Amino acid sequence: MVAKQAPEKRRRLVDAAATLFYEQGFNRTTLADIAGEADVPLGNVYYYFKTKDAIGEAMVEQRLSDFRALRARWEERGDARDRLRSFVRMTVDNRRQLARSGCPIGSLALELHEADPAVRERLAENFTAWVAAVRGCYEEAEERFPAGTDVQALAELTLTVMEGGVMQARTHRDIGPFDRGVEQLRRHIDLLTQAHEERNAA
Amino acid sequence: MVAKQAPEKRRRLVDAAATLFYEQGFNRTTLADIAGEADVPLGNVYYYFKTKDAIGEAMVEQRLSDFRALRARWEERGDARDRLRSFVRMTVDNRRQLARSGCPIGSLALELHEADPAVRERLAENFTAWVAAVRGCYEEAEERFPAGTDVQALAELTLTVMEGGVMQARTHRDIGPFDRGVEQLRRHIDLLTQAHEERNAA
DNA sequence: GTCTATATGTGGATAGAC
DNA sequence: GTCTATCCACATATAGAC
Repeated sequence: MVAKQAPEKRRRLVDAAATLFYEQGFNRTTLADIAGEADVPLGNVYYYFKTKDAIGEAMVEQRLSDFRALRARWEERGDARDRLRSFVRMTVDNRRQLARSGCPIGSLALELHEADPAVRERLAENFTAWVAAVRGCYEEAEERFPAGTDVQALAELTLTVMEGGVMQARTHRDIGPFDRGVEQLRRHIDLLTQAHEERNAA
Repeated sequence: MVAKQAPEKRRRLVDAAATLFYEQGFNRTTLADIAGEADVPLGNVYYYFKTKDAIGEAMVEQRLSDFRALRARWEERGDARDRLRSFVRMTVDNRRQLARSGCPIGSLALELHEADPAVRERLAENFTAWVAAVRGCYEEAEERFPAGTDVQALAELTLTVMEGGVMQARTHRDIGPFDRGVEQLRRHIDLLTQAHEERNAA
C-alpha cells in the first residue's frame, strides 16, 4: 500500500527538474538542486533515473503529454476563435515570466545543442504539436482567409514570431519585442482577411 | 619586434572561442578546446583572459564590432534595396549552417540564461545594432509603405522571424520552418505595400 | 611573455548499508 | 525501495619555472 508512493516521487523529481531547468537552464542545474527542490535525497534520484539526461528526457516527455491533455480539453470546445482566444490569454498571462525565462521548450532546444538526440526529437515533437493545435484553429476559420492560404505556414509563423519575440525579450530584459511581434502578426492576419473581404465585396 | 605577436594570439583565441561556442555551445566548450583550436598552450590562455566568462565577453564584443564595421561598409552603398538584398543573400547563403547550429547570438543568449550580465548586455546590443541596420533599409523605402507604418516594429519583426525560424529549423534539423517564415514575412511586406498602392490608385 | 605541472572545486555517478 | 557516504572524472584556475 505504500508502494504507490514511488511513482509519486518520480513525478516530484520531474516537476522539480522542469522548474529548475526553466529558471536556471539545464547545465546550471545540478542533480543536488533537483533532489533538494523535490525534497528527495540525492542518492535516491538514481533509483528513478539512470542519468541526468534521462531526467531531461522524462521532463520534456511530461511537457508533451501535458500539452496533449490540454489540447484534448481545448478541442472539446467547438468554437475555434474561442480556443485561439483562450490560448492567447494563456501566453499573455505569462508575459512577464516569458520575458524573464523565455520559452521552456525553446530555451532547452538551444541550450542542449547537439547533446542528446532523444531529447531533441521530443522537443521537436513539442513544437509540432503546438503548431498543429494552432493550425486547427486557423483551419476552422479558413473561409475568412483568401483561397489557397497556407494555414500550416501561418501556424508555423505564429510559433516563429512568439519564439523569436520571447528570445529578444529575454535578452533585452524587456517584454516589448514580444508584444510588438504579436501585434505585427495580428496585423498580418488582419491584412490577409481584409484583402480577402475586399476582393469578395468587389 | 616579436612583441606584436601577443595581440595576434589573443585574437586567435577569440576567434577559436567564437567558432567553438557556435558549434558546441558555451558550456560544452572547455578552455582546453579553445586553446587547442587556437594552437595556444592551455596555461597561456590566462595571460590574456582572467576567466572563461571574460573570453565569452570578448567574443561577443568582437562580433559586435565586426558587425558594425560590416554595416559601415554597407551604408556606403546608397541604395537601400541593394543593401537589403545583399544582407538577405548573406543569410540565405548561410541557411545550412543556420539550420545546424542556429544563430550565434541567439543561441548564446538563451544558453547563458542569467549567467553574466555583461555578456547579456552585449548580446542585446548585437540585436539592437542588427535591427537598426535593417530599419535603415526600410526607412529609406518608407514611401512604399502606408503612412504611419512603424518601420521599427517591422525591422524588429524581421529579426524575430529569423530567430524564431532558425530555432525551429535547428530543433527539427530541417531548414523548412526558416524558409517558410521568411516567405511569410515577404508576403506581409507585399501586403503592406500593395494595400498602400491600391489606396493610392483609388 | 610563455608554458608545464598541478591544485582545487564541483558535480555526476556508484557502492553498499539499511 | 530508500538513503549515506564516497568515488572519480573533469574543467577551471593557479603556481611558479623558464
